[in-house]
Amino acid sequence: MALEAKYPAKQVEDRWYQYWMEHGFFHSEVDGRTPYTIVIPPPNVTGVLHMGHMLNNTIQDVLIRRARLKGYNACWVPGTDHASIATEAKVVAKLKAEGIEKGSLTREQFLDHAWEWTHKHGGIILEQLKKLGASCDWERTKFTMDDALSASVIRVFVDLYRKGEIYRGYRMVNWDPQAKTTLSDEEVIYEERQGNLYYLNYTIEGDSELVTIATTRPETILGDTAICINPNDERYTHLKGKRAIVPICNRSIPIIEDEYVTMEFGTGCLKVTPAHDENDKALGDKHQLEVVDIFNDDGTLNGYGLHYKGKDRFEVRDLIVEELKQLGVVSKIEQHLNKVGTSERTGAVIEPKLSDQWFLKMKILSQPALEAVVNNEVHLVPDKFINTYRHWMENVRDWNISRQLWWGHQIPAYYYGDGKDEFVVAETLEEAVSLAQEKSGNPKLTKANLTQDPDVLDTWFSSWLWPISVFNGILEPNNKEINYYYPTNDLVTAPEILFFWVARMIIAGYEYRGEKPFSNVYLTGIVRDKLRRKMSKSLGNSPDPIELIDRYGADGVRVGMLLSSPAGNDLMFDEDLCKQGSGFLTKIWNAYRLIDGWEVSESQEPSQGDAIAIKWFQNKFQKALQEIEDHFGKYRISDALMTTYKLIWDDFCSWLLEMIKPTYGEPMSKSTYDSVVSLLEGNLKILHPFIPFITEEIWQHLSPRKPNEALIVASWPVETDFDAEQIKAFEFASEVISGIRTIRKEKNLSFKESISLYVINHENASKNFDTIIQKLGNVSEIQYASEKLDGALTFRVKSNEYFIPVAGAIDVAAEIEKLKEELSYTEGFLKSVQGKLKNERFVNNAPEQVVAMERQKEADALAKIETLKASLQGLQ
RNA sequence: GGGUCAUUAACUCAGUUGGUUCAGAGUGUCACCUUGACAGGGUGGAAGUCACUGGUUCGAAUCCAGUAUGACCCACCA
Repeated sequence: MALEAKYPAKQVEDRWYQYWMEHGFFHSEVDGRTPYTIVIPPPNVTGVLHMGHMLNNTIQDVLIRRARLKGYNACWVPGTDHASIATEAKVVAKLKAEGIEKGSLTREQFLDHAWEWTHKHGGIILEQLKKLGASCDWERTKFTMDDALSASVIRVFVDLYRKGEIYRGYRMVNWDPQAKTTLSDEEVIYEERQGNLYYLNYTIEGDSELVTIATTRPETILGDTAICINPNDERYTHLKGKRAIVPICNRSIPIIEDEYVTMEFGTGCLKVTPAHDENDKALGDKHQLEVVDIFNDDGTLNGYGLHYKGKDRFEVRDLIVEELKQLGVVSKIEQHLNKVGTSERTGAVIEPKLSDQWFLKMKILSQPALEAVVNNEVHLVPDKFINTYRHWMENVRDWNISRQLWWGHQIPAYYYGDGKDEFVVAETLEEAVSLAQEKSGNPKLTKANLTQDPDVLDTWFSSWLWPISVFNGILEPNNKEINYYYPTNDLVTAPEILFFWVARMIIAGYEYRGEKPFSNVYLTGIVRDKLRRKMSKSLGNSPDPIELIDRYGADGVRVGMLLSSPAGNDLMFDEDLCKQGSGFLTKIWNAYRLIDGWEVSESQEPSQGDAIAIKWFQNKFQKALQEIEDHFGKYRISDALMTTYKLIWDDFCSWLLEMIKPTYGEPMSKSTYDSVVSLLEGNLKILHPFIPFITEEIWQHLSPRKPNEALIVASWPVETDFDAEQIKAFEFASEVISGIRTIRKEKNLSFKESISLYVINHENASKNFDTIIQKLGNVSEIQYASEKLDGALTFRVKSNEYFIPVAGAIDVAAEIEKLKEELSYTEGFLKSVQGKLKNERFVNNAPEQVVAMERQKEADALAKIETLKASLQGLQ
């Protein structure tokens, strides 16, 4: 049955994915082979696939499929992340839409809703990955809130607490008033915003004098507990030891001195609000100032806000400025650009807030992880990220790991007394009871007396264990899986989460395995549109990946993603790339159709050029194979693809198939056919990691295969030496063919008209390819001549001269012109070469090889000039 | 404010430890061809002062310094 001219991606892809699944080709078990392991960066459980995932997972699949073909025990562990804050925010929003407030639910009720939501949306993104062709071991799918993974998180918390690495502290933290939780420093994004700098007059107590301070946050004056001046500031010497009156609330506050104040900024006079600014907190601690917190958890003002109580902080800002103006307190307002911290998740402006939180000490833990990257034991690709990484690790601060949320791993701390200071940390409630009894000296304490800390842990406190916990390496540190699969090989992820996740995984790896979690980290770039804008929902510039797959086939989209995406560089995505991708599929498909359509005959002798053409492609294939290996070794995946692309399109399709194509209507020799099929099979193998579906389809079409002979589990082509000389000789021949084509074109000689070719063979470069030159140039005969042929069209390749006798018009003048041009060029070239060779310093300093090369060039040029001159003379 | 990286053809990018008088590729573009695999094709062109200015060197896209532009990361100046 004849194949369609268009490759039917849609029908093919689902079928093969099904087939691979049925035969368990994605599944990995511990065995005697060398493992090759990747753990997926777990997407948010309720997320949907976006272009970033497409890029990232395409790369992972390329790596894993390649490893599988190369005979490794390839294991790609998939899974999802519970994404505490993101998921909780979605569930809250969904409930709100149904008229249910989170506050009206108990923790258990809320969690029921959250689980329901998770189960409903949880599988979507993984199903989408299957469409892409991702060959994950689905039997190993994990979720960060699976029982075993949760237990791992709790055990690690308890362990770190007992080691003294985790502590509870009253600190200034980042507060998200919308999500009503704290955030780690990494979850705060600073944005530049145009704001104002307000100059406000405070009166000095018992004096008619005023002091002017500058602030960007006038609403916080109600929380002021001091004014600070620089002790060296002579302008304010007279204020030392005095007190000032806060406008509106008329509180009396001290004027303190500290060199922290920059005299040049504003008025050199600073209002101090220890509850709402980290620096002010430091000042407050130093000078034992009162702390007045004026905000509620949702960012509205509390009782200290007086008549502003209950109003939002930003509304109050405007209102209070009006009131201050009326009171005559505002002396001026300047425009001021400041950096505002916002929540990575909700976008809300972060409020620095003092509260009791759990922290992980980072300084000592991070030491081995820092060294690992600096020493290249964990290799970052591209390595420009090493500096960034080092800088972060050297300045790392303690990690706030508690969140005031319900969705996540609840902190295993149990309070047994009235205060927050009486608590124990334990893996189970039972254990907590006995510990509490011991610690309190009260043997009568029961479960009922214990209250578990309501907070949950930061999401990243579970994902930092991912490469270990997916193999259950925390709970059973010596199980055979963790011992076999860990450390994993490659991690493919976005640089945005280098600190959130990658760095912390390395830390956890050394702490809990004494070993790195992975050897290489491939950092992808951001997928942008062709205007270089980041793809985002709000801009609406992000194509739906699944629609793209429908349109171009998963293989086509994969090629599109990989065509131009060097590690660490942003990818300017354009749908045309997918078009090019699916164009490539069509090309391959049609090459296969051609081969498939050949009539093969046992009795047909191979044509003269067949053997040499096949030999040539074998060499070319080996050369490409070597280049591909080299590219992969450097994680230059788009280069590896491009090398493959050109090998198939140019060398295989445009040259080889044309060389061995039988004359129309004639059958093809069996032996040539077999060779071509075997070459095609080699091509399919190296193509498979990039475009798994079409290659499996063709592979299975070529001959009936048993399941264990599927392409996905075939073996990578064996690397052998290749004959570079033969490749060079072919290049020479291809230049001759080009020469013929150019002349045909210039003189409007149809390909159908055959021609004769005469050669003055100064170098015997391509004689082996003569039959091929004849075929592809439609040359009836090639004759070796010793003298030039008059009245013929000519061209030269290197120092060989070629003549095509053509009846009729030869434009002598044009020929002369052409020759003259070439002569003058060659003479110029010679001059420059000789100039170099005459330069003693060049001859003495340059490496021998380089000098020898120049001498060779000189000789070549001289020979060529002679030929050109002779030709010219002949014409004139 | 500190740091990192980039700047090569219309676009996206290569260019290995300095060594060709054409600085390459893919895409696009132009001309022509094309009814026996493929118009999602073929052939052949055109297209670049390698951001700028200096320096080192026999020789610089490549090394050094500075300038400009852009991107990203980090940082508590109200």
